[in-house]
Amino acid sequence: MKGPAKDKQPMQLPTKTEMDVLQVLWANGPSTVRFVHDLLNTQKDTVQYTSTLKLMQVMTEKGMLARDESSMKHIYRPLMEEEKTKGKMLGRFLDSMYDGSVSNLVMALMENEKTSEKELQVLKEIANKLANDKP
Amino acid sequence: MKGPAKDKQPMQLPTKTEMDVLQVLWANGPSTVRFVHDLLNTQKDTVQYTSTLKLMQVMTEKGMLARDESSMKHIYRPLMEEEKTKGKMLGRFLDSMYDGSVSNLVMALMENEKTSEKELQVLKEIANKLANDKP
DNA sequence: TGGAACGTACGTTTAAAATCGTACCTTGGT
DNA sequence: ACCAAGGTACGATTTTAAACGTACGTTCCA
Repeated sequence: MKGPAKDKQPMQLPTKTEMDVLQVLWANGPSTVRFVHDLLNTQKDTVQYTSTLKLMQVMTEKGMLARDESSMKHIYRPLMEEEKTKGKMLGRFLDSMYDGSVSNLVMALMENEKTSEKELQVLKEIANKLANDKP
Repeated sequence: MKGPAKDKQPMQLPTKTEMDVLQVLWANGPSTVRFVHDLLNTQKDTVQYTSTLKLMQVMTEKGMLARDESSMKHIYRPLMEEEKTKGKMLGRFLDSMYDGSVSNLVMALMENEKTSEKELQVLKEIANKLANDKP
């Protein structure tokens, strides 16, 4: 006989829209669909409420979210840790885009686009601070 | 009347697999499908040759690649600039993941995961160099 | 006390990404 | 001359993300 289905998949990474939902939950704590939806659709490209609902339900099935159904208005909370998840996403991005090289990435950050002078300043400070603090 | 269809779309960003192809072309110059395919399928998750072929044909339709058909073995070359494309991708990633904050990203780079000691060193150097070089 | 207002459930649809298989062309070697 | 090896063309399929619409349940207040 077969035991209870063990759906302990390696916990896939979130897609773009899923990440948007997670960001809201991480930033604001456990929330209702309504809250997330409204926050995500203040202006542009608004989307139907049920789309957000469905998305969050699917995410729950995937094991990304959990929900408290005790009240009528279900409360969703993230099951993925923010730091850990973002770390993985960053790693993947790094590999795919900059051959896994952090310095290549930072190079790009500095040479290209929208990195402000202030950002550069911060970059430098952080780098120095870290070089000193760490044994 | 309507003029000839102007399919001058804003040049969409590449998907994950499309990016893989572009990376090969950027790194090695104009190449055949065979070359790209072999390079991309040295080991794991290998994929059928025709899949790569089709992918690159679609990319050509999208205007991401151009090809020289004079020879029997078509030579594909990227129509998107590496720096520019990566810059856009980075910007999108930054917005979606770190609220557009470069310092947040660098923070994450340093605190998390696989950034090696050497990387940190490089980070610091780059930061300093840039602070000096730039007026 | 009844009906807006607000929720959830869920099957379906749309669109795109990704992969594959089969048919067909070209060329070099024997 | 022929055929195997290695290309390309292209329709078709599979998979996944993303978004809807409809049905239905609960609440609350005029």
